[in-house]
Amino acid sequence: MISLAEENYLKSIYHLSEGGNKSVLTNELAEAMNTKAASVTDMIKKLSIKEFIFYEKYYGVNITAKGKIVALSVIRKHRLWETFLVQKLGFSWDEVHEVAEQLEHIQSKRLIEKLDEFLGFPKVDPHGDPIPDNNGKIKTQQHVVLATLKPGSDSIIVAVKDSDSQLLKYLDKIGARPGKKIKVIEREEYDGSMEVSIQGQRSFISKEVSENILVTA
Amino acid sequence: MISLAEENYLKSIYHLSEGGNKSVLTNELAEAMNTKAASVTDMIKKLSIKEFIFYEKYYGVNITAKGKIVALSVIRKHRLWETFLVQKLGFSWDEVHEVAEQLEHIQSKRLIEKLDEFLGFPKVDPHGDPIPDNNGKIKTQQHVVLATLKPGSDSIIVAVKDSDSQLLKYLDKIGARPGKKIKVIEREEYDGSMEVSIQGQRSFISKEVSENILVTA
DNA sequence: AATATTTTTTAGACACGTCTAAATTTAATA
DNA sequence: TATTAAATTTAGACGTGTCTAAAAAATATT
Repeated sequence: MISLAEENYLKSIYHLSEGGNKSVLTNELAEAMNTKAASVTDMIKKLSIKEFIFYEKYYGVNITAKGKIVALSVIRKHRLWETFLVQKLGFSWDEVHEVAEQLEHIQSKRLIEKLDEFLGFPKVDPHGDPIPDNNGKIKTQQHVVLATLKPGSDSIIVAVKDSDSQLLKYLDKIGARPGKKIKVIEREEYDGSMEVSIQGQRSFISKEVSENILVTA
Repeated sequence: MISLAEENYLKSIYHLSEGGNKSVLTNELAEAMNTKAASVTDMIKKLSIKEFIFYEKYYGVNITAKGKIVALSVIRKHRLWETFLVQKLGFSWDEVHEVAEQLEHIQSKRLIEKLDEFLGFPKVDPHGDPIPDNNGKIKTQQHVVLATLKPGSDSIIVAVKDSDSQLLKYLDKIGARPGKKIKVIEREEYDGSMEVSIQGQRSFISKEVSENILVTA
């Protein structure tokens, strides 16, 4: 059996490693998990013994295929629940993350299959993030962070960071939702801020905000 | 904060005490919680310090008003989730108990309010058990166990035991669902078994089964 | 290359919830 | 009522996941 804490570590490792493409350092993980480096070391030893990750002392961890399956299953559940909360229960997209953090740990294959069906087999969650399928396959979206676009660029918002409620409220206000067209009007070199137009609505956004919006390449 | 284990103990104490009307003994609780008496003693000390129960050594525990609120909140969540699983996701009533045992611990007031609304503010769950309201008020149904009825008695099934999947499958087969009319045809004195008619369908049921069916008085 | 700094790990501790075995208390029986 | 039996509690332990403080290793700096 896999514990709640283990699931959360694996999910975090998966995200920090960008889907298993790079190794993750102890301090990064400690930061992300809101815990201390010593606790991380303890946990990664356990995950390593169970072969969910490959761990070499002082050199960080890499998620294994076995670990990836667990991580993707948790991510699938998280995103399906977020979709449920928004589409069926009428939550706004900035309210769902924390509840989904709890719901993602419910253990029942049947529940997730039924939920998926009930929602009409959605491909992305309310923030535009792709939902892994039942076999742990995930469509890696061809995207780019808005911050890197040059003035004049036209593109479509694909996804936004889901975990920051403040940010989501703000994005909602300026109309920045997945699927919307966005055009970069101007970009200040010294602080990376930019003026954008989203369906005719102009807004000035900071570099930080522009780094949390993913758009088509 | 209240832990998952504490919530489960309080729920069990509430049920075993029949809503707080009698005290619960250590061994009863150990049996119900599938644990050892020593573990129960440890836990009831904690619950007692937190004033969820009143505990006198060697004489069992009584749930306090404060404890009842917690227990009823968990029961409310459990029954709303069961209703959701059956009505919205198409689970059969014998499949929902275990999943609801997990879902009942999700912490989010808003979630439960929204779920309640989504389900159309149901008054009973799929097994006929009443759903406590938001303030912890529960309609104590005026019912009686089928086993006590005399031959010739006519009544309506109000509720059935929800936690035994085997039993529920069987009840489903003989058509014993809440709302259905049931008539006692005959009753064997020596083993308490009876012949009943549920909407014209005759069945012989054991004493054990008849003790898990509640009917109108 | 030697020293200083940062990162990571180890050692030892603690809260939670559980356990077994032994001691204590209550209830039952002779 | 004295003894036996049953129920309950205490004592001491363990696994999980966390922590702080100290030690060790890797990296950066002079």
